[in-house]
Amino acid sequence: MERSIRRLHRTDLPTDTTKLARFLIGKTLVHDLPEGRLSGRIVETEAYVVGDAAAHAFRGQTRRNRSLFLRPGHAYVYFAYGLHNMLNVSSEESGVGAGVLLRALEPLEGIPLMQRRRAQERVTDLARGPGRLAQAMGVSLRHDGLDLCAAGPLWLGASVRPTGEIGKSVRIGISRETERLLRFYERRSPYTSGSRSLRV
DNA sequence: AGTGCGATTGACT
DNA sequence: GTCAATCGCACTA
Repeated sequence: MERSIRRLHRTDLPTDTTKLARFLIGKTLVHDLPEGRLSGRIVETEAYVVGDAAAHAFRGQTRRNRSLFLRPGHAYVYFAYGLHNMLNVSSEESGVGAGVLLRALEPLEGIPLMQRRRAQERVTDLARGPGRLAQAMGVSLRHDGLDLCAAGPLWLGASVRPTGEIGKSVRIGISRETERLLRFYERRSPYTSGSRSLRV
């Protein structure tokens, strides 16, 4: 039995990258598959803003990062370390490269399917971290460039319950622009990644 | 056409 | 705490 989750319209999205990263905390990511629905609450994000040396779009548009230059609400999927996919949401007007990395989800629907995909029982470990999130949700390079605000299998939904207090911190795993407070997370959520000091 | 490496993870000391 | 895995793609030539 699927929950009824309202799809987010593109006009619901804030036009600023950092605001979008904060806005997406508590919202829902949904992937409708023939086997059933996978969904989860977004509990951790990072903003990769215009002029940010840590951002993939920093050096301009290339074949790989072109999805970051689409209108807000498109998927940019990046494949790293030969193993992991990472899902971003494009965040600025067409032609401007910026995005929000989805780093962790609280699983809602399709948990048995996620457990099988991840070969992992613990619900708190299913989507804690960007690589795990993509694996649990069945997101891969095939989804690069998809419009998450259009009628499609992979989409963004509204909150299904009130969002807790939101914290911010430095971003994880980058070597440049390390001081910027562009990581957002739901405080006290057991589903976020990062060391304890980044979860306060 | 060849080279180097990454917005990570899981296994292991 | 360390470290290897493994692919697409940007970069250099």
